[in-house]
Parts: sequence; structure tokens; C-alpha cells
Amino acid sequence: MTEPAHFWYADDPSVAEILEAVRRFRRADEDMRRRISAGMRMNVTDMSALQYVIAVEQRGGHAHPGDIAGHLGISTASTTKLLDRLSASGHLTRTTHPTDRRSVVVAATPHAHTELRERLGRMHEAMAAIARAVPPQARGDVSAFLDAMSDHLDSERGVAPLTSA
Amino acid sequence: MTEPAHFWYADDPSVAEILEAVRRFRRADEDMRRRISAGMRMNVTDMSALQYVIAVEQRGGHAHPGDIAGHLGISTASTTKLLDRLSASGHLTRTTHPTDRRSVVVAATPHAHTELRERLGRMHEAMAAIARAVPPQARGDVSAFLDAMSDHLDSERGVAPLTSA
DNA sequence: GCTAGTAGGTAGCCAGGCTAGTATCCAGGC
DNA sequence: GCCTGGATACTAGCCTGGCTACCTACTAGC
Repeated sequence: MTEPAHFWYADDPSVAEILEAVRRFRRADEDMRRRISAGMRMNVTDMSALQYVIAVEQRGGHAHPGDIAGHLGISTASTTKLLDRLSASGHLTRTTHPTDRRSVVVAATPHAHTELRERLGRMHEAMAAIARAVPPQARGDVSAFLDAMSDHLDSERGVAPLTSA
Repeated sequence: MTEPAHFWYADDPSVAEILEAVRRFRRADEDMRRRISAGMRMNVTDMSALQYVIAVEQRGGHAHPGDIAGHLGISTASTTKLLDRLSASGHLTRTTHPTDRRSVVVAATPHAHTELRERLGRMHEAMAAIARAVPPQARGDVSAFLDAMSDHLDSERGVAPLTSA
């Protein structure tokens, strides 16, 4: 009863295989996030926020509550609570912006950096290894496929044009 | 501030591209689910459940509350409430199993079938078209890559072995 | 130096999870 | 035939983590 659905518009078995692989990947990713978050005693959103802050810092930038809200798709009010939780747990710190005192700069603590690296570093390496295992001549096709999928999902509003006709 | 992070373990640009494409795809998928669910005035979990029930039916099977709970990774108690919501909204019906009267059979209403087809049919077709656009000789590599990723994510516990050493 | 706009926080509400406990039912041992 | 154990779903009540609405502090433009 947990077997995959085969109701794709798949004429060709190789196409059906790809679509099924996509479906499986989405589930695996979701489950992994749940497990990792649970392992760090936090919810999935908080985990995402933490990753985001660290990613911004890795690029030499500063994360602000408003950015985090936008990135996560939640309100700034909810983000305030989120930051309260992550501050209380010692993963993030809030400091006021040096010049604009309306603004707040969110920074990950060394502890958060360490913990995330310990838990995700190995996984990222493994993912890179899997990417390297793709034959060089097919790599462009793989990225192009994923990019095309992303473009499509981004453009999808979820309503068939028929409905409003 | 919403630019991608480039802290992958990427020696090779083509590898980095793949990993970045994966990251982007995950976000696009998540956002799409939120939009579609919101468009149908339901939460993401309920939407998933509905898709699951319909998928099971497409394969000629019957969905049971317990299966749904397992598929979604939530308790059977929460599933009861979920089924209450989806019954109230006219998307699902509950009937007792003909022979085993402990069991409940969940079925999607024609309305749910129609609505989902309207909203997702076009998207699935477009996804199939994107898969067909992958050069035939690279299709195996694409599915293999995604499968390997899924395998890895499924196996990942999120704790580095160093931690316990 | 007002006033409009912006960033973030506070208060209070509600949806949607959870655990614990309950009712019903099937299957197996006697 | 009739208990008993395990399966299946539901109910009651709690808690987390969202939301809206409103408020404060601050900057910038005139």
C-alpha cells in the first residue's frame, strides 16, 4: 500500500522511470529533513532557518529577520518567535545593526556551526560524490532537467485555464 | 540575500551545477505544494493525503486510515481529524470494510478526482514533457542519479560517526 | 522637525499536530 | 462456543507553531 503510483503520462518506460525517481526523491528528501530536525530537537522550519543563516554567513553576508521570513514563507511575527526559540537554544544571536538601529542582525553561534557541520557535512560530501558519479557527458542533462523542472514548478499556479473559461 | 549558497564540496563546476540544481528543485517543489494547497483551501498534509488516496485508487486498491497515517508520517489520531476535514469538505468518504468491520475504506469523491485532475493534470503532463526532453541516452543517468540520491537520503541518520567516537 | 515608511516585537487566536485512553472487532487456543 | 490478544479507528485534551492586528523604534524626505 506504500508502493508508488504509476499514473504518470508516460508513453516511454525511460520517461516513466525518471518521473518515478523524481517522486521518490521528493519523499526521501522530506523524510530526511524530518529526521535531521528531530535529531537536533527542533522543528523543520527552525532547522531551515538555521541553515539559511549559516548559508548567508558563508557568503559573507548578514541575515536579517525579514529575509528569514521571506525565505521561509512565514510572517515576520512568526519569525520573531522562531528567533526567540533559536536564541534560547543557543543557536543564534541577535544584535542591532551598527548604523540602522531599526534593523537586527542574526548570527549563528559557533556551536550551531559545529553542530550543523557534524550532522550535514558528511551528507553533503556524499551528495557531491553521487553527483561526481554521473558520467561527465550526462551532467549537463541532469542539471538542465532539474532546472527545467524548477522553472516549471515556479511558474505553476495550480489552476487549469479551463476552470476560469 | 535570497541568492543560493555555494558552499558545496564542489571541485568541478559541472558537479556544483548539479548540486545547486538539486537545491533549487527542492525549494521549487516545496513552494509549489504550498501554492497548490492554498489554492484548494487546504493544508499541505491534507493535499498529500488526497493525492495518496487517489493514487491508491488508480492502482485499483483501497486506502485505509492506517496506511494514510504511515504514508504521511503522522499518528492515526491525527489522521482521524484529517479525514474529518476532508470528509466535511466533500473530498473523501469513509465506509466500513465489507468483511472486516474494524477497518475503514477511504474513497475520493468524484469532485475530488475532478478538482485534482484540473489542478495537477496539466502540471503532470508538463513534467512528462520535460522528462521526454532529456536525451534518450542520458535518461538512465538522470534516474540513476535521483535514485542514488534517494538511497542516500533514506540511509542518512543525520549524525556524524565522529560524534560518538 | 514633522511625516511617511520600514523593521521588528507583542498579544492573543487558531489549526493541526501529539499522547493516552476507549470501543469494536477478528483470529486462535481451549 | 467463548475468552483473550492484537489490530483498527475514534475521542478527549494538550501543546507547538503558525497567523492577524496592533505597537514601538527608528530613518529619510521634505
